Amino acid sequence: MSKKPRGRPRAYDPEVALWQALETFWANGFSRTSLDALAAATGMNRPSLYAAFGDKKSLYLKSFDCFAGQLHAALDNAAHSEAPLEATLHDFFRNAIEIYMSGPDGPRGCFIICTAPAEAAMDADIRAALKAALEEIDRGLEIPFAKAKAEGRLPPDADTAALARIAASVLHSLAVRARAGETKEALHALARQSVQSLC
Amino acid sequence: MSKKPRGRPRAYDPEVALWQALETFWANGFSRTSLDALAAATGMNRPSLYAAFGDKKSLYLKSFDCFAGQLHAALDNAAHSEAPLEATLHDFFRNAIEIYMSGPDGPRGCFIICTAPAEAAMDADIRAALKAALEEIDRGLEIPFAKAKAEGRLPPDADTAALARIAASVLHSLAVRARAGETKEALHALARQSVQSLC
DNA sequence: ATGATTTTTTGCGAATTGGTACAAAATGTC
DNA sequence: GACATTTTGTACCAATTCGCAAAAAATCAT
Repeated sequence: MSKKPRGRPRAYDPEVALWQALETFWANGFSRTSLDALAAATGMNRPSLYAAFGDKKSLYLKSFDCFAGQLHAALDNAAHSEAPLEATLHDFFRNAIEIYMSGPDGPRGCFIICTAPAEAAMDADIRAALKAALEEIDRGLEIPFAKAKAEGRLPPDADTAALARIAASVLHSLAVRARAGETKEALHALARQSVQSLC
Repeated sequence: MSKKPRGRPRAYDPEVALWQALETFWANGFSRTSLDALAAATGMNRPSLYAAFGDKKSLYLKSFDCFAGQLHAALDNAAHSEAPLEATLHDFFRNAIEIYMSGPDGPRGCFIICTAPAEAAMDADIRAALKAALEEIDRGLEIPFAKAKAEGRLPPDADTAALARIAASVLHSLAVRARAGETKEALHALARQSVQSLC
């Protein structure tokens, strides 16, 4: 454990600074976020930002991974749920909606779905990160379906991968709808009806 | 019909210039697209661009409306289809996938879903345009479901509005997935399975 | 204390941004 | 041909962009 790094101590906590940068990208998207805005949000100045996280895109990708970590935890939670399939999915969606509707300046939707696609067409790195995140959602959501099928709570010929991809699609849509300003009630209704339709 | 506008004739066709601007925004998103790029794409110079379409955001919103017009036509087509519900939906998705996978520099997904959300959180005008477009999709897709229900091809207690919103969610997801680089086959499979699940 | 080491701070700089003023060019009208 | 009218082209502006160099500050080791 490095206790005394020997030089001038850092004036910031890398973890909270990264989260503050993430919030800035989340609200404004990648291209619209300037290094000045990131410096203001983190309380760091540009050279320190650069030294700590590399250039702007590198910082965005680190923020992306940070958010993807949260997503991974939520999927893991759903995968290990002991509750029946419907309840598991519903909890998962409810948690997602809670995050999508949060934010100091109004609903922000999903960091990944709402900020990465704009850049993905012309930026291969961001496209690859987006693709990997989508695949993780698809794979993560399949587990609860597969468990339900194994327990006989779904027809034996149910295509769990396909059901998971449809559930993931609803998640993507919830992300966009939240950012567009749909009400929380409308989002919950969509989640409820899609769960009903899939189980 | 104004035949002779009296001054120096325009060197561009406003309709094709608008479409060229749309293509530039489509590939790069709003914030990453510069006026120089728009001028190069349209073959106009900046002052002419400005005179013809107003400032950058105004041009983006006009491009948005242009794309929304195409979307409206596709929805209208689905609404007036004489084919059974499954075929109508499948044709609609197939057409969407064709557009999402097109593009000179690789798949671009949907102009609306892939470029507007990034700006929507901080820009009320773009958010409103996005919201309106999402609502039009929801409402447009409900018509085929309602017709099927009226013809007894769906259970009498089917919630057609809910089914339409789920179908719309799959459309949104197809847009993002295409831009992330999923294969055309994977997109068609998702479309097919969702139609199967909804009908 | 002195020096090594790491971070912060200040300030720069080359490039790009969105937007505009103004003159030159191309047309119709008289 | 002379003039009014509209668009184009050149040039410019102030502001912002990302990135970095170099000095100043804060700590540890000796």
